[in-house]
Amino acid sequence: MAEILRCAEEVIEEYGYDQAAVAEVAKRAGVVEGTVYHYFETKRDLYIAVAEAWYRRVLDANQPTPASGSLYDRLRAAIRSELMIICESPAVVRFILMELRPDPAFRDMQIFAMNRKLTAALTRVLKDGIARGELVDHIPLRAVRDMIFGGIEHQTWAFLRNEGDFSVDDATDAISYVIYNGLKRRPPAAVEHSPSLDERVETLERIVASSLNSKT
Amino acid sequence: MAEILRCAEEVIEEYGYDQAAVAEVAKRAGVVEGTVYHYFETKRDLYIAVAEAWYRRVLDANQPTPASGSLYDRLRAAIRSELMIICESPAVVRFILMELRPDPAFRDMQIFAMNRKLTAALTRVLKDGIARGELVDHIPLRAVRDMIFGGIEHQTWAFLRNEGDFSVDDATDAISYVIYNGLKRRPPAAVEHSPSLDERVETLERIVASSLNSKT
Amino acid sequence: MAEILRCAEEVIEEYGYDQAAVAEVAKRAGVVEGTVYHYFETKRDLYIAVAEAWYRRVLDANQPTPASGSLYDRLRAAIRSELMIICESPAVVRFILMELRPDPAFRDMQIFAMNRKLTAALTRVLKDGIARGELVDHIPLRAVRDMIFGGIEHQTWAFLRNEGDFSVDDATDAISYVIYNGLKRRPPAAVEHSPSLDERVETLERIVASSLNSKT
Amino acid sequence: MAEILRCAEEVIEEYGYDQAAVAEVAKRAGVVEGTVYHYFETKRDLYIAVAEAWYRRVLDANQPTPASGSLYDRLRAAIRSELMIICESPAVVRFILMELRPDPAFRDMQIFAMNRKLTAALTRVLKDGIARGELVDHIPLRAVRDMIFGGIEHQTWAFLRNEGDFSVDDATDAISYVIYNGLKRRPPAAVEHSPSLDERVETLERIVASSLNSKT
DNA sequence: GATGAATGAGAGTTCATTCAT
DNA sequence: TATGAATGAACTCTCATTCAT
Repeated sequence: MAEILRCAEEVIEEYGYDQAAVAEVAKRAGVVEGTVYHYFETKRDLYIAVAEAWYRRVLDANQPTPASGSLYDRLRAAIRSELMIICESPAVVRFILMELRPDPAFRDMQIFAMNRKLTAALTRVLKDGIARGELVDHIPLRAVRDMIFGGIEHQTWAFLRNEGDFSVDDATDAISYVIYNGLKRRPPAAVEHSPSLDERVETLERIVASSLNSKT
Repeated sequence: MAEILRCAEEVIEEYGYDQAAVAEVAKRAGVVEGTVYHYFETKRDLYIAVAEAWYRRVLDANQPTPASGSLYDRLRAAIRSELMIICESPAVVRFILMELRPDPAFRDMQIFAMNRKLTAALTRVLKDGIARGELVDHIPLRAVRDMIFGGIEHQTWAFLRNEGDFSVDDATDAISYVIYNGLKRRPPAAVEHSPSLDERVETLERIVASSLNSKT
Repeated sequence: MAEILRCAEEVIEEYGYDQAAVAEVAKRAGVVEGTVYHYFETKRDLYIAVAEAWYRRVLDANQPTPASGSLYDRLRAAIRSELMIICESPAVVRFILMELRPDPAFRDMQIFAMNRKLTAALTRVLKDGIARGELVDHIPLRAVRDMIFGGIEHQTWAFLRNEGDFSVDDATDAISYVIYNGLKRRPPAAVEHSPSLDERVETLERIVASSLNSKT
Repeated sequence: MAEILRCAEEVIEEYGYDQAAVAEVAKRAGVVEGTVYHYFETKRDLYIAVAEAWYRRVLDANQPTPASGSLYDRLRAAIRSELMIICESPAVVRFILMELRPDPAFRDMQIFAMNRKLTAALTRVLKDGIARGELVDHIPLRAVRDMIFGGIEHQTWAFLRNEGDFSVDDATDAISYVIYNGLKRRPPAAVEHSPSLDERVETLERIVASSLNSKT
């Protein structure tokens, strides 16, 4: 049975859930299709079990992000961790997101709790940052998580399709930088549109800087 | 034929490309499958035609983002525009991204050029911001676009699946805010220590003074 | 209509009768399928017309084998003529043989008479040879024709499939030689099994010959 | 499964490979199409299996042509053997010749070896005859085989279509006679003038005489 | 004469699932 | 506990043919 799960994971990563044929799983596991259905009622159940096993493994291996250190470092660590996980098994994650999450019963599934635990680190860091006043509180956490996940996913696809290279660290850097700075609390003027004194000085500085550059 | 295209778009939005059976399209259009194949050589070709028609419609309707105004406003307008478009037909966008883009011949397809035109606004704003020094230049544009698109997509799915509410304006606000501030150029110390107004004015005075000196 | 016939011939030669789609013919002729059916009741009728036109052309172009000269030369000329014709349009010939000939009405078709005319040369030469006593009369003409046609066809396939090279002249030589000598009348002993004096001498000759060869 | 193979053979013999629908096979075997695809990946694979089973059966049943006896008898036996085989299952043979042989991988298929074994007898007899000098060596073996096969095939078709009668023995006689005599080595003058017994004995005497001289 | 849209039957193939053993 | 044969519905695609205009 463990073998079936192992092969099923292999197959879903290669083909995606829709194209992941039970027959292929059986063949690789060296059993017949009937055997798979002996253990799992449906194809869906099989892959739920795969996802659960995967989560269990990942949760065990994943040491929690340190609660100390600068907020930026902690955020970066959390994002890096997510990225590595998704990057390793994007099809499983996608299966959960696309096939399981819409299920009305999703919130009652083990997977839901496990998924929570996995994303908890990131959520905690963000909430903590907001609580301490280091991050703004007017952006819905959900939107932030979507940008992070969505950004990771899009980059992962391209990578899986051999379009361009992909570095976990570069991706982590880019996402962490944008999210952290994007959420960092600053004098409210930062986003106002009649320039504040600060902004006016900033503009000045830029001009001077570029002016100096052009002279050399 | 227009009817077939209309129904095909309906079907792909409901089921996604993989599950969008030609039989269903035919049924809705009130014709037999053979008729669909009379007009379109393959299922893929049918949906390429759908995508092209959709793009054409969207490009016509979409008034260009204003080139003037603050960078933030322009970025926000571009993001809003993308968001509304994707939000209306996420399956078509996903079809292009997942089925067409990996095709080696993608760059020679009409769709490629159309897609370019549509995403050009956003790219232009970002490049402009970088050129003017208002945005940092060390984050790959591709990563930024992935965060925006990915973020939009993730929010869109949830909405389509009737999970929670969704407001185009709220989503636009959240994404725009994070991206703009996340990319905004600031004194390098930004993360560690931000120089006081006093310090900055002092620096300015020194520079201006020396600048004047060098002119004599 | 002439254009349709021209294209139909092209198509049948490329794909064979079964795979020769009416749509493809229409496309090449620059008309729609309906137009083809305007002129020809069925696909079969279309290709019968093709075959008839082809026969007419071939019969016109094909100057009759000379009635003079040695029997061998005349036979060779007839075979060469057949070979060249089949070789040029094997699919049309095959269509007639496989689709038309089994038809109970075949003998009433124009094609039947035309086909007769075309194979008449060969038949005439053979009959003539038999009548003059130069060829044996105990082999059914039909069997001989089958060997010639079958042999030509088999060689033609291989050629069309790019298996090995093919020379019309070599094929003509081989077939003509075997058929002529195979049918040539000789002292009845030739095919008996207790060796005749002739055969015994022949054997002797061969042995002496090979013995001489081995000495050099 | 054996039943499926049996019915498939039946169907291909009735319709030929192209028209041999899997649905028809399934119907006759009393199963659904899916069942056929449970055992055979594709229609082609199904008929390859049919061909292999058929070859196996034929090879078992076919006692080898005797290596002794006159060349004519051996050739006749080989031809008769081929004729009977093709005559029983011409569609299978045609399938191999037309669908399988052009496949670049043909030479690696089981069928290739089996086919070899079956045609080996004929080839061996011909080569042997050539080696012993009883048959001429200037006609390509391939051309000879094509005449034999092609001739058999043409006669077979006609028979299967109930055109005229057909006797295995008559066909064997005709083909064997023509091929044997057609290839039989004779004094080069054969076609123009055949030396009399007197002339030949004279020649022999001269040779023997000089041969004796050279030995002293 | 010619169009071209539409048909309908059938092809090969896939696959989750069932069930007697 | 496991087998593996069998199912049946769905899928993409093909094509000869029809018919109102």
